[in-house]
Amino acid sequence: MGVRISELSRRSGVPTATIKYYLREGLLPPGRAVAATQADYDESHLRRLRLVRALIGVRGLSVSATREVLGAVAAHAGERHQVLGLVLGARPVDEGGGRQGGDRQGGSGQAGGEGQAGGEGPGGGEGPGGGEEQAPAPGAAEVAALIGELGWAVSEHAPARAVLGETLETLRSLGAELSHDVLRQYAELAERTAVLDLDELDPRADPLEQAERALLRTVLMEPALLALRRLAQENESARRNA
Amino acid sequence: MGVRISELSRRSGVPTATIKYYLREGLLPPGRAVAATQADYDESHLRRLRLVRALIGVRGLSVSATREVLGAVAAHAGERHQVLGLVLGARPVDEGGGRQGGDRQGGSGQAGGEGQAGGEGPGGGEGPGGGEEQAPAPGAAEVAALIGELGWAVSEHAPARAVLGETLETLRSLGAELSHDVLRQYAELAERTAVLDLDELDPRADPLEQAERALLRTVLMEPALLALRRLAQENESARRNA
DNA sequence: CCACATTGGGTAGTGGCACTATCTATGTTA
DNA sequence: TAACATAGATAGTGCCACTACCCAATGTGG
Repeated sequence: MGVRISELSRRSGVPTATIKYYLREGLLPPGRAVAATQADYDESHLRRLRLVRALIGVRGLSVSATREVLGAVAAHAGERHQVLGLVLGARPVDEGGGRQGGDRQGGSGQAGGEGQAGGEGPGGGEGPGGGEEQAPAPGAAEVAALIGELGWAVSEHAPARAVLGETLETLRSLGAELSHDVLRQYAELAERTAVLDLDELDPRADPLEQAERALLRTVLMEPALLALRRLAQENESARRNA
Repeated sequence: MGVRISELSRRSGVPTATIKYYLREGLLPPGRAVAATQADYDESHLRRLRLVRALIGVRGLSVSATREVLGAVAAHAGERHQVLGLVLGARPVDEGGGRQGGDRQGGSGQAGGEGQAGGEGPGGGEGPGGGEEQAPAPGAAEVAALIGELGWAVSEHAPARAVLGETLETLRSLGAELSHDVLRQYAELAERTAVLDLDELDPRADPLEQAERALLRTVLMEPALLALRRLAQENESARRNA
């Protein structure tokens, strides 16, 4: 019924040392300890291992982000409400500067307290005087407005809100601000994409397995969507300058 | 006319040591050397510096990926054909395994030669015959078919092709294969997104500046698009289980 | 029953990366 | 001229994803 770690390694292509590392990091549940130096791993471990590899290698998540995502999925696996988008911060939620990319990075905090430049740019106009230190959230208001306008029901503290707000804010500070109207159009396209995403989630047997599938379709799909967009951009660009 | 490095640092919020590092790495063009220990930096340097910070900090690109993207933009800045999507691999194009995420990562290549597990999965049925050791590209055929079907005009060796193919292949190997039809629907949404992207590119004065703006709108926009999708997913999920 | 490769578990080491600190020989400026 | 800032070069830091080693306990074959 169970295989040993070396078999798991051979079947997945992942070195045993790395598997042990993932075990230690909690990305993989421990095998059934049949003895002090023997543990059994089953198909679910293999599946999980491949999933982990894909999240880390293909999507580029960090080990800690992967652990969080996996944990969140497990926690919500049983719920009728498959709020996957909610948990998939896919980005270390570190309060404060909100640094780093969806994958990893690291870097010790920003520079000083000033955080990411951003404001103070050309137009300026940002906090006139009291920047204070309690900056609530960059661009949060605009995001909230958008969500309200579209009538979306999303958690007040969904990480994606912050990511979106921060990005819009940065775009603005660099003089490439998006008009509210254009932003809404992007949001509508995102809405259609989400519909597609969820259509593909057929109710399967095992809830955990289904949750993992959903994870695949959402997180792992991200590089593919970005790639599609780049291809589409190239095509559109060619069309316009035909 | 020019400011010194400390001024650049103060205006951007980036420590001088880091600016020097970027200079060394070629992310920032050197200032006009007015003396052995004095160089002048102008507005373009400040703009570039902020752009770099955004690409690295918000989008999460690695320094080397940033350098490549910037270089590609500069190279194509003058061309009538703003093929930005083409150059924006946003992913180290390392032939072979195609590892790592859009940002960084690193990791020494995969494990052994076996590469990323992948095949051998459940269904299997991949390559009709050959396979051999000269694997041309995973999922390349499917991607080519899609592109042909949509009538897109994209370069034969656009990095995005490989990224897409690899992701689809991984999805397949994990048992979450996308039907060709669904994939096409995603592609159509990507097409609309691309139209929006390009609509926003107004012809500005300086070609380099315009190229940088385009970069902002394409690369920097990525986290925002993914965030929008996650929010939309949450909303859609809530709607369905209302 | 026993040599012996394998395992689980733990600890230390490696290489890459994005910075960051220091140092020196200038240069500027009060 | 003295205090102070630079450019440029080199070394160091902290984090991360692994990877190598070590050890005692096993299971396995002969």
